[in-house]
Amino acid sequence: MAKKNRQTCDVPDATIHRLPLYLEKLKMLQAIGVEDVSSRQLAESLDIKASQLRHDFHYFGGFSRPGRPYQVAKLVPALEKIIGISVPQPTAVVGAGHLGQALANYQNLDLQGFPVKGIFDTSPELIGQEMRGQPVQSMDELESVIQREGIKIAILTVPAIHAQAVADRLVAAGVVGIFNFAPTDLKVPEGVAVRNERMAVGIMSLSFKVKCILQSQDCGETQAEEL
Amino acid sequence: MAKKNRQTCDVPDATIHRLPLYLEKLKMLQAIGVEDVSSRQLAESLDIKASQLRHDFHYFGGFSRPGRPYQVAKLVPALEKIIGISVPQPTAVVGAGHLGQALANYQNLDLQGFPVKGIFDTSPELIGQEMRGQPVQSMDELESVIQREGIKIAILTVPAIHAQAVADRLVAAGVVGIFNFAPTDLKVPEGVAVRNERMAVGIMSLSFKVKCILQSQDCGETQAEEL
DNA sequence: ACTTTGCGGTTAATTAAATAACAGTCCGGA
DNA sequence: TCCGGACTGTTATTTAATTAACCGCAAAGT
Repeated sequence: MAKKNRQTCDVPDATIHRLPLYLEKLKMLQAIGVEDVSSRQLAESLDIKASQLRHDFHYFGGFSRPGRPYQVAKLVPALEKIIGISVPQPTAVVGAGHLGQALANYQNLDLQGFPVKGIFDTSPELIGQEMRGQPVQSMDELESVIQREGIKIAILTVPAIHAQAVADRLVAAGVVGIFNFAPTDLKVPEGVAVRNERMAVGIMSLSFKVKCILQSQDCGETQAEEL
Repeated sequence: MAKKNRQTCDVPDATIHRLPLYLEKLKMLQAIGVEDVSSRQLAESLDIKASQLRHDFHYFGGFSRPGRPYQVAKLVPALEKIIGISVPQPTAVVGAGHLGQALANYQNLDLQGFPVKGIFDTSPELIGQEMRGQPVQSMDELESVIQREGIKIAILTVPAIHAQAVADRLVAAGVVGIFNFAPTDLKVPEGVAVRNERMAVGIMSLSFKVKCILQSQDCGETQAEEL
């Protein structure tokens, strides 16, 4: 019992990042009426090893009666609870530029448990404009809306220069998780989680691989490209 | 010599993902006039260990005269070459919805070596509309533009249902790297790199950590929350 | 009732990544 | 000229993640 009671937080990042993939696939299976799924089936459809999937689930324990495959209908809510979206997480989008608009309009956010309860910007042209039925609000409203709606997660899409200042305000207002799209490292106090989504990193690592592919193709043709 | 000549492609993913961070920080240092930087300084500013940075660089070798710190002016182009952006990589954005627009307008793409040379969509309302000085083009033009511009990298922001079909066309037209924002796993032939940028994964793993933080705070207050 | 098959939980082995330790180079100053 | 300090490139060690192996259970068929 003491074992079970341990914090579920000392889980490897690699595992955490796979949980959403499991959930997504399971929801898809659920949608097409699949009731049971074995670790092998699920793993293969995600291009990972079954043992890894079971190992991941083992951190949380008890998803199936022993000897029987997983029941989709039980696994989905279990994962949702683990991830923290059994109850919808009200979310704020700060920065209503192109990216902010894209995210605010991204319907899946709602569907996946992150209803957008506030969109903020400084630009007078944007304030008042409607997105997904909600007006863009002035930054002046930031703190009051966060507190009124109990927002714990914010998506940050402001210019890099303002990112830190806005992050500070968010934290002060009670936000505990920041999904940062600004190309800046945020300094936040202990007890606040930041996830940086840096486009540049993504496209550059892709570029590296593309370069490798093209080079190996060249070598295949000319066999001995210089150095 | 044979050692040096080895493909630079058997480099751990973890290292590849750090290269853009190194480059970004170095460019920043360059901008403020810093000429030399030691592995320790650079590593500390990125919150990693100096030995890891040197270890990463060691895959590519020869960035400094031994015993002397790195010269920013030499390291920047060296990294750019490794990443594959010494020469700008013309890039296509396929799907001109909100996200596609955000990316097409994202000025940093150009600055970081990925000039957008084609924006495509199916929607008649969008076709012809200008973004960053370029008209959104019909999907009919896709293949011809890719070939004319020599585009090897494409950013995919179409709805999930169409993602695979579009990816197939891209590959057939000569694209070697796909930056996929659609929440779908793409099947591509050998010799094509895909990087999935899945927002849902990002925000859900953030949510997991937020949940953990909130729980531990609750425990701190009430000390013995049930179970 | 019994055996066979397939399943997940769990632990062990293997592989990969991060970190530390070391050897050799360069420069500045006594 | 020689020494001390700072630095990188490289190798060894430690740590973490992945993969494989095993065990006991449950259902289906005989």
